[in-house]
Amino acid sequence: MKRNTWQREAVRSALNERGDFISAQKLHTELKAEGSTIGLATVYRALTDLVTSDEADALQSPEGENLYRACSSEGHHHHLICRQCGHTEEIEAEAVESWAAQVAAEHGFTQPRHIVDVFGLCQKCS
Amino acid sequence: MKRNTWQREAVRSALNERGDFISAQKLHTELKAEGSTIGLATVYRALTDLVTSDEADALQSPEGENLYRACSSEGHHHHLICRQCGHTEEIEAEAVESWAAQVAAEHGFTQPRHIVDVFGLCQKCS
DNA sequence: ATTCGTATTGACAATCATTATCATTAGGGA
DNA sequence: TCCCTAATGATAATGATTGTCAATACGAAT
Repeated sequence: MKRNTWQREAVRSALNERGDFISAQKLHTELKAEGSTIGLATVYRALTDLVTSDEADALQSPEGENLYRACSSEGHHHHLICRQCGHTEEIEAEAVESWAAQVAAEHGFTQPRHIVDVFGLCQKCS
Repeated sequence: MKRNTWQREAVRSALNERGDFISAQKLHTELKAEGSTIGLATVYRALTDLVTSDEADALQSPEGENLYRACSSEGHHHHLICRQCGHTEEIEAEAVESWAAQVAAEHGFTQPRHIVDVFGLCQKCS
C-alpha cells in the first residue's frame, strides 16, 4: 500500500510551483536550501513514483541527466530548454508533428511517437 | 594536426563491421577479447572524434548510456527506431534542422542542440 | 634514415548521477 | 493506542564517463 508522506508532497508541490524541467540533484539542493531535511535518495524515489503515476514527465538532457517536470497533461507539445538554468519554454511544433508522421509512414513504421526537444542557452545564460 | 593511429582505425573498423549501435564499454570489451591492448579512455576519445567528424553517430539509450554506430550517410541526421526489435533507420530531417534553429533564435536561445528521434513499430513488428 | 616536437596513448584516479543497503522512523488500519 | 511494514535518510556502492600525467610514437623537418 502507498503511504502519504510530507516528503512526497514536498517534491510534488516543488515540481508544481516550478513548472520547468529540473534535475533530481537540483531539486534536492533547492529543498535543502529552503530548510527541508529531505534526503537525496528520497527525492529520487519520489520523482520515480510521480513518473510512474503519470503525475510527472521525465526526459533526458543531452548530458545524460534525467529531468523531471510536473505533468501539465494539456495535450502534446515540445520544449525549448536552457541547459544552464533549466528554464523551459513551450514551443509550437505543428510542422514537426506532420513531418514525423509522414517520415514514419514512408518507412513502413506504424504507431509513431517522437521525441523532439531543443536545448540551448537562454538569453540570461548566454 | 590529426595523427593516424592503429587504435583509431581499430575503433573505426569495429564500428563498421558491426553496423548496430554499441556502447563504448561493450566495444572496448570486445576489442580486448580479440587481443587488442587498446585502453578504455582511448575508445571513448576515438568514438568522440568519429562523431565529431560525422563518421559515426551517437544516441542515448533510455538507460542513459551513449551508444555509437558507424554512420552510413554523411552529415547530421536522425533516427527512426522500432521500439519492438530495435531496428534503426536513418532519416533526413532538413526541415527539422532549420525549424529547431529558427525556434531557438526566436526565443533568444543560443547554441541550440536538439533531440529528434521517432519511435514506432517497423513493418515486421506491426 | 635520424631527430625532435608534440599529439596520442593507457593505467588509474576522480567525477557525477543514480541505486542499493540497512537500521531507524512513522503512516494507517485494526 | 498498538503493530506491521512501507518509507526515510545517511552512506556505501555502482557504473559510465572524464581528467591526469608520464611514457610513447606519429610524421614533418633535417
